[in-house]
Amino acid sequence: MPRKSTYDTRQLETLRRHLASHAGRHLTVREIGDALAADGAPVGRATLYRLLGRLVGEGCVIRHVPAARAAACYEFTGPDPCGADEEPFHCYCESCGRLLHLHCPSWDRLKAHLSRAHRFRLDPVRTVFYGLCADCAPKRRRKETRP
Amino acid sequence: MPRKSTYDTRQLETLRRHLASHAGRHLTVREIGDALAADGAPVGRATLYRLLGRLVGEGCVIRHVPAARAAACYEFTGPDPCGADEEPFHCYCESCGRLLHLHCPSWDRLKAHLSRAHRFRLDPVRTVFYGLCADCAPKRRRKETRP
DNA sequence: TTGCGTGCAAAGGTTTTGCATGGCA
DNA sequence: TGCCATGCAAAACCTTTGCACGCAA
Repeated sequence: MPRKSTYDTRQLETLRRHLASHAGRHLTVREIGDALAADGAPVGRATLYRLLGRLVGEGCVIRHVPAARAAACYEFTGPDPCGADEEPFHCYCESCGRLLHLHCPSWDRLKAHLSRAHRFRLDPVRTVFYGLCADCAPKRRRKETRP
Repeated sequence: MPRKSTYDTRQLETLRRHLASHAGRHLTVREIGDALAADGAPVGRATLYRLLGRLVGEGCVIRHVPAARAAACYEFTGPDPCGADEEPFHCYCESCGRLLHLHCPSWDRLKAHLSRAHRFRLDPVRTVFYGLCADCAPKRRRKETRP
């Protein structure tokens, strides 16, 4: 029996609206919780984790883990990210911690190449490029050294 | 004064040998610790973290964080990955959990493109492509469903 | 001998889980 | 009314840090 098994609760709707109004930004669970509480519609942290996990499973939210001990970042991508012709790819700056969204035709070509030549089906919403952004790259030409 | 500031300790040598003998595999800190203890050369977990962090900084070990609460995976790549003309890139299969090493000229072209067109300096040892490998892609055409 | 390296334990953070209660259908 | 969802608190987990001791140089 294909039970939907999801209720339309106030918390879910609140989270959906907040994510949609912040599309293109990556937010931590703490940031989301604080923002919702400030808006007068608080949602418990455990509930946020459960709802976000469900939305990730539905494919309309991506989860990005910047580092081991750091908090995961969630980002709204829309109800059907796979249908878009030109989706952005994500670049995470290891210096300032920003998550950049870049649009480029090379992205689609890379996915096609990986699929054809290497038989690897790339997951575009989970793959993140690590490196240094334009602002931080000039400052860190060499490996950081402890004084 | 360019002090080396690294002692050649038994723990460092033990870890280096273990990683080298398991090149191409990604190991968690717990797995490494258990294996070393079973071999009769135990190394404390805190020391493992410190040593691995140093090796990552030296560039001969990569660190990969598969998920939020999951343990980070470490993998030996060689003493000088940056010197090689054609370094491998890493593809993590979300289904079977294997970390594939692929060699491809497109990799260098992608790095050059990101640098020139987007001014993003890609970190090759930290970037991992997520997706499905050749073995798992045919089995998982659609999203997984909980029975 | 000097000072870094090590190990134990505790802290620090995020994420998950148990259980009683509340709200959707 | 039935059952899922919520929220609080506590647990579980990985990782880092403080401090005393040991060992390399």
